[in-house]
Amino acid sequence: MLTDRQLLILQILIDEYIQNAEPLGSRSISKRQDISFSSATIRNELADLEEMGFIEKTHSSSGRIPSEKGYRFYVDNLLSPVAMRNRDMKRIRSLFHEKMLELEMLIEHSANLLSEITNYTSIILGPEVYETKLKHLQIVPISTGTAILILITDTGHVEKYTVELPDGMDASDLERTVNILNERLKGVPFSHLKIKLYQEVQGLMKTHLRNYEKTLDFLTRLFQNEKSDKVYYGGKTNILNQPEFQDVEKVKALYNAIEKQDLVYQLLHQGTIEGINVKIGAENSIQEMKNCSLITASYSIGGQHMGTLAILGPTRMEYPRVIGLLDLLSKDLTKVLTQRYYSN
Amino acid sequence: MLTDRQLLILQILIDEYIQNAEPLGSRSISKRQDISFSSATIRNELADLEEMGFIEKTHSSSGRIPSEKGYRFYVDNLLSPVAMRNRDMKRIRSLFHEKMLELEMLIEHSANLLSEITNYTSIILGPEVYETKLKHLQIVPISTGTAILILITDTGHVEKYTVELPDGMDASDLERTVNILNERLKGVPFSHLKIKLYQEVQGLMKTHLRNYEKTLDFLTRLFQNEKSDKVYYGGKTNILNQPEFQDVEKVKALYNAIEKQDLVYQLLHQGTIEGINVKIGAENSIQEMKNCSLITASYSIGGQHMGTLAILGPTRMEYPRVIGLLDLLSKDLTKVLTQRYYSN
DNA sequence: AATTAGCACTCAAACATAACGAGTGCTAAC
DNA sequence: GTTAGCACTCGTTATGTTTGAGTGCTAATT
Repeated sequence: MLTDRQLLILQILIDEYIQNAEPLGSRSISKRQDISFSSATIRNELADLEEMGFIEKTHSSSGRIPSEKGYRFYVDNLLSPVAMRNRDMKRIRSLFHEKMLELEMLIEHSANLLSEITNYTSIILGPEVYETKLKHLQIVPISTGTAILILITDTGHVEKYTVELPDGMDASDLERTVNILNERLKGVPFSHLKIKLYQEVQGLMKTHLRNYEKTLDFLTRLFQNEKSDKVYYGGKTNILNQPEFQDVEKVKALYNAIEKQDLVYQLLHQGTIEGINVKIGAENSIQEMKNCSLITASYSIGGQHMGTLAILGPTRMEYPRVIGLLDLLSKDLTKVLTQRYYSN
Repeated sequence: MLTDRQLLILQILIDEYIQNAEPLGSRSISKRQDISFSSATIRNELADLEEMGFIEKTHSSSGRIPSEKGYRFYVDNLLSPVAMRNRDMKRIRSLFHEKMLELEMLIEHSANLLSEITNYTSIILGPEVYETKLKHLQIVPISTGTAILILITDTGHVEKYTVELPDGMDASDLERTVNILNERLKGVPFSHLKIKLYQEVQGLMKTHLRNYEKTLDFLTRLFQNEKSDKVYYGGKTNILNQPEFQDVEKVKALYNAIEKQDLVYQLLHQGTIEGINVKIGAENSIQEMKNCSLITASYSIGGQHMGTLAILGPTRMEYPRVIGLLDLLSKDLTKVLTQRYYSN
C-alpha cells in the first residue's frame, strides 16, 4: 500500500510534529540527514500521503500535520519502542519500595508519578471492589433507625453505607444478623454477596430472627447497589502546558468533561481489554476529548481485572514513550498487588 | 473623611465595575439618573478618590477601576445587603428537605449548590473530625501483622487507618484490646482520645494484656495522627468564565494552588472566626490568589466549630450577594446539623 | 520513468500606519 | 463650587504592506 519512502516520510513527519507541534514542510524534511531526496520529491510524496488521508494541511499553503488516520497508522504500524529513561525507571521501582500500607495510597502515588513522568494528565480507575472478597462486616447503629454498614475487603478496602434500619429491628436482632452474616459471607466476593445471601443466609435467619423477611429484603437492597470505583487523577493542570490548549474555551470544555467522574469511569471501563489500548481523537466516546488521545492499560490481581491506568494528552502525544511507560507500570503493579493480596 | 458625593461615586463605580468588568469613565457616571453633576465634576472627584488610593487607572487615559483598598472600603462601609433571589432561597431550602443520610453527601451537595448559585468556585472544609465523639471502634486483621483500624463517630463519619500490629499480638489480644477500648472510649471526643487512653484504659490493659506496653505505645502513635479534614470543591471550572482568567498562564497558577489541599486547608482554617470573613486580593496568604477574593463563613454543631464554607472568585466579586448567601447557608447548615447530631 | 530545478502562487504572521473614541487633566468662564 | 471647553493620551480597530515558508505544476534532467 505505502512505499518504503512514504513510510519513512510519514514516520519523520509525525515524530517531528509530536516534538514541535508545528506543521512540517517539504524543505525541512529534505534537509534531514536521513533523507536524500529533493524537496520537490518530498512534495509529491506529501501530496500522495495527503490524498490517502494520513496527513493534512492547516491552510492551503501550509506544511502538513498528521491526521487522526495518520496517528492511527503510526500507532499501529510505525511505533518503534523507545527505551525508558533511566531515572524514570528508578522512580517507578522506588514507588514499590516505599512501604505503603494502603492500596489507595499506592494508587494515588502512581497517578502522580505517571503525570510527572509524562507531563500529561493521568487517570486511574481504582481497584475494582466488585471482585474482592469480604473480610469483615459490621453494622453500627448511629441513631434510632439509622446505622452504618461497613464492609472490609481482603485488599484492606473499607466500604461504608449509611442505612435506615427496618422498623422493629432492635439491638439484639442487629447483633444476631451481623453474626450470621459474618459467619456465612466471609471470603465471598462482592459480586456473589447477593446470591450467597439467599443460598446460605436465608435459612439461618428464618430460624433466628423475628422479622426475617424485612431484614432479608433490607440486605438485598443493600447488596444491590454497586458502587462505582474511585477515579484518581494526577497532573490535571499539565493539560495547560500543551500549546493546543492555550484557548480557555477548549480548556473549559475538557475540564468540564473530566470532572464528570461517571463519564470518565465509563470511558476507561470500556478498555478492560488486556494490554495497551489507544484511543485517538474522535475515537473517544466523549465529545470534548476530540482533540485528545487516551492511552489505557489495565492491571489485575491474580488474573482478575482490577482497574485501569490511563494517560490523557493531546492527539499529538508521545505515543511510544507513554505506551512503554504504561506497559511497564501496569505489569509491575499487577505483580506487586498479586504478590501482596493473592497469596492469602 | 470622604464626602457624601465621593461615597456615592465610589459606590457606583464599584457596583458597575463588578457588573461589567470594564473601567468606568466620568461621562458614563455623569449620565446616570442618580447623578446630577457634570462629567467635569466627576472627573475632579475621581482624581481625588484616586489620590486617596481607592481607585486606579489601567493606563493614563483610561477610566477607573477599584483598587484593593477600594474593595476593602466597599466591603467594610458601602455594603448594602441585597435581597436573595427567590429561586436561590428555594434551592437552599430543598437541599435540607432532601433526605440525605450521609453528612459527607450533604456537604458535597452544598458545595455544588454554592457554585451553581454564585457562578464562582466553592470550597468547603469538611466536618471537623477532631471534635466529634467516638461511637464505635473496630480492628480487623487483614493479613499477618497488618490490620485496619476503624473509628466511627457520632456524626456517622468513618475514619480508617491501615496499621501494622505490634509483633507478638495475636487474635485474642486484639479482641481484648478492642473490647477494652470500646468499653472505655465510647462517647469520647477525638481530641481527648489520647488523654483518655492513659486515664482510663492503661490500667485495664495492664491487667488484661500480656505485652501491654507495646500495645499502648502502638495506640498512642495511632491517636496521634490528626487527619486533616476533607476539602470539597464545587464548580472549579467556573473560574474560567471570568474575563480576568482568559489567560491560560493565570489559570494554571491558580489551579496549581487550589490543587494543593493542605495549603487550601490552612487558608480556610485561619478563618475560624465567627461570621463572615472577606479576604481581598493580596490579603490572601496564597500568592497565586492575588487576583482573587475569598469569602468564608463557618458552620458548627451545638456551638462547636465544625467547618468552613468559602467562595473563591475574582476580586471583582459580587460581594453583597455572596455574603448574603454564605450567611444564610452557614446558619441553616448549623441549625440542621445541630438538630440532627447534637440531641443524641 | 523517476527525480529535480524553477517558478508562480497562496496565505498566515509580522509590521506599519492611520483613524477613532473614550477617557484624562487643566484652564477659564459661569 | 461647578461646568464648558480643549488639548492631549493611549488602547483599539481597521487597513494595507511586506515577508517567508510553504504549496502545485511544468519542464528539464538523470
